[in-house]
Amino acid sequence: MALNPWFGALSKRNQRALLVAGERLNLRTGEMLYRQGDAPGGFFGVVSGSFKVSTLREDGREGILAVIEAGNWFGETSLFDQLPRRHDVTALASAEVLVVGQSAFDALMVSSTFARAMGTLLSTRVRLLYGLVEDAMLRSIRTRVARRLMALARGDATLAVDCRSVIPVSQEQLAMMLGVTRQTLSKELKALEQEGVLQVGYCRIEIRSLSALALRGELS
Amino acid sequence: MALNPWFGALSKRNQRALLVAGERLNLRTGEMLYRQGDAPGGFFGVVSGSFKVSTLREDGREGILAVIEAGNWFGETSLFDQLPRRHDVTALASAEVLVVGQSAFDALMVSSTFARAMGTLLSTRVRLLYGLVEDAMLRSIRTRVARRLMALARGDATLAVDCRSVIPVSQEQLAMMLGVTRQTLSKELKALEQEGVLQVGYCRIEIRSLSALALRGELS
DNA sequence: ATCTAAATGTCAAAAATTTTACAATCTAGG
DNA sequence: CCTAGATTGTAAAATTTTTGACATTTAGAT
Repeated sequence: MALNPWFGALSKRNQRALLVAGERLNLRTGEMLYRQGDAPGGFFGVVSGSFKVSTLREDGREGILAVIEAGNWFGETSLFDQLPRRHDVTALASAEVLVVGQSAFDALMVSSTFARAMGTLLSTRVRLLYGLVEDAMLRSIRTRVARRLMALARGDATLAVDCRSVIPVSQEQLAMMLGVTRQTLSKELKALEQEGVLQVGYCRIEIRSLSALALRGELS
Repeated sequence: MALNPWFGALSKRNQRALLVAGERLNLRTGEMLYRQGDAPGGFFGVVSGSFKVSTLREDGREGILAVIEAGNWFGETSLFDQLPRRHDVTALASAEVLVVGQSAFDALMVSSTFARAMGTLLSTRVRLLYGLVEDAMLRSIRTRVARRLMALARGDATLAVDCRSVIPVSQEQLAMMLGVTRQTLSKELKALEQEGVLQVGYCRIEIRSLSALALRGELS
């Protein structure tokens, strides 16, 4: 938890306040934390496990918008604007979260250092989302694959510097994150494998050369 | 300015503080307020005129991410995270903006009501961006055209209820906002015109039936 | 060790989108 | 009024992506 850059940058006082305000909640794999349309209320910190943020397409298929790993905090938007949840959030593995309710959150927001920190959290989210919009709107699929793999390697929502080299994800899931079909993604992965950038396995993608991947995520 | 929902919801005290803190700045058509890579600093309120938020594609073409009209406030992200500007912002017509600098902004943020309002502003931005991501990732072009026209009709960033029925935009620009070619967009517009939803003119699109358009923006 | 459901590989046809190209139309400005 | 530049209409070819359809491989359970 303390490894998360945002949480780590909070004052000790605010850190403690958040941890004290949060109620622990356990979820099993596949269990949903909330769904599209649910009433607002709840700022969440992932203690262990991970979640996917997804939405249903009109054609019934699922689009995965983000993967949230341990250490990250999310769900604040509804606490500010009181509007219903926009997405489904589902545990990808058995998980534990801290739940900070609306009233506890409001109490914390009286502290101007905490309020400022929330502004920072929201700002990083805005930047991430702009990145996603640009990716989807105006980058080639090859570039998007590279960028998404980089994001997954460093734990998506976090902006941590450390990087895992093996990403445990099925091609089906990765395709959902990119909004393309599995076949199209497969072709791109094969090409990247041919170039020695990746090593594709069963439910797992290994990054052989992070620099080469980064290069491919920048241009074209 | 007071017509903007966010600004209107601020306390009179905060409204006045913002207006006092802002320096006036005038821009001519086509002049840039800031560019990608610029140093942070500056929260902006549009007094008159309008701006486009854009980014350069690798192929040299331009992608328009948003249009900001009079009454809206923007640019806060860089003030929170101190990171460089991510986009280009250009005046679409001769415009006047209020510029609130970093130090003035920091002073305002001490007020917890103001800080909370900033959280709300960021939250609406997050929601809008999620909408854009979903549009680009998993909706058909027809649906996206309908949704974008609705957004333009109500002034994009604002969430105002009132609606203009004539949107002064060229097909080229609208195509840039959607990340498709003009020819593809043209086909969709023609189809919507055929169905009596729109009336397409020279640099102008008129909405004939808002309800029909809304319907088309919901499904498929 | 074997079985089974999930995941991946591959291909061809169909559909959608971009590219390329040029004609027609509109509007502001001289 | 009339021209130049910008905008729109249109269409065929090229490219990309999706659809649909199977065969094959893998990991985990029995």
